[in-house]
Amino acid sequence: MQKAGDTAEAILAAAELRARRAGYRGFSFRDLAGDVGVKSASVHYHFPNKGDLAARLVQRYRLRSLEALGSPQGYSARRAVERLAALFVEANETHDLMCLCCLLGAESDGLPESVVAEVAGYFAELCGWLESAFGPHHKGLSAQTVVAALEGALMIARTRRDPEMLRRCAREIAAGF
Amino acid sequence: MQKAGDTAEAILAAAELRARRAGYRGFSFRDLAGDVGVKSASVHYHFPNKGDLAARLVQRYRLRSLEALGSPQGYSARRAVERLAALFVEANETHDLMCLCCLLGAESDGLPESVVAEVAGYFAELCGWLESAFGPHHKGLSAQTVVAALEGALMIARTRRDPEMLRRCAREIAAGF
DNA sequence: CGTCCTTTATCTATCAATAGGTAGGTAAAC
DNA sequence: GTTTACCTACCTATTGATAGATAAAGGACG
Repeated sequence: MQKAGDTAEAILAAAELRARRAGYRGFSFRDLAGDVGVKSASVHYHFPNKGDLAARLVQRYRLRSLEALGSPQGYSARRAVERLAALFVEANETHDLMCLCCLLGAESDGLPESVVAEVAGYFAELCGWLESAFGPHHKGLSAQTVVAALEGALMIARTRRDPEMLRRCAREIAAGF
Repeated sequence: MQKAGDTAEAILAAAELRARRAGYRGFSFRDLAGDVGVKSASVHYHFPNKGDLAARLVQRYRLRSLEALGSPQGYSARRAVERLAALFVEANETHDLMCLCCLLGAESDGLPESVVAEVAGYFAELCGWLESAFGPHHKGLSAQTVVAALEGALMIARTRRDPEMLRRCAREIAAGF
């Protein structure tokens, strides 16, 4: 027997890797079981159905992303944008992965409502974080537009296999503040 | 027997509807056959395999998009951005559909190379169209960033079911020119 | 201490549904 | 008589999900 929570965590890690490359329909219970080294029935033991699994996955991703950003306190608007953009560049160049929520958001039409709600929450939180740094007398692009541009740029840069494109977009957006 | 090209066209139309909601893995030969009113073997007759079908789908989408945009001649930079943005708003509000290439681009890691190449070509063409209107002495956001922001904004607006969000982003971006 | 019961985590085995794809036949059109 | 466009009928693989067995671990109690 595994230590409590250990297998569940390993399953989520494997699911994140696969979902960030191929989306919700891009991984199966058997895939994850194979990655972790158990049988698919054991994956169902930890996550009764796929919607549950995906919703938990996004929740975990949200928490980790906001933790990585840290407190927006003391950031200038420009530094805040640079900080957020660095996360997208890191995903692309260090991990070679999409943003989980970009993939799931794009196919949100056919996803369980619980998953869509988590994804929408992720975008709201990123915007909220930026807005905290922007303050009330903000000039320039809104937080929503900055987040949208970074998500779109990551998606296009990966499609074209051109990491520099994302960096250029990030620099350009930050330069406007 | 159907008129030549008629069934193939109907299959592509059905595939586009499904792909723009659920992505590459979100439609099957049987789905399309059911939509069109033939058997799945007939879909294979027109499109031997799924990669072929998707590549043709994107090609068709590219041509139609550029045709809809028309010539960039005589557009100011601002008007060109507004024209492009209008296409995204129309997709969202009139057709209630994602951009095909945003969905396929997001999951491009697991797609046939021929499909990815077509999707990358789409983004290159949108940027090229904008750059023609921007001219050589351009100031402000680059064409790539504008396209990225519109793709991202469409994706987020649909996830949140907030069409106004896309309109706001579009207005904001156009206002910078 | 030893026995009993419950919980946890895994397994084997299986299900009906669906996937992409193929072989071979048929009937109309050119 | 060849080509076009469809059909029936199938194949193998995979999907999400379930039932039921098993083995280990942890308390509770006499």
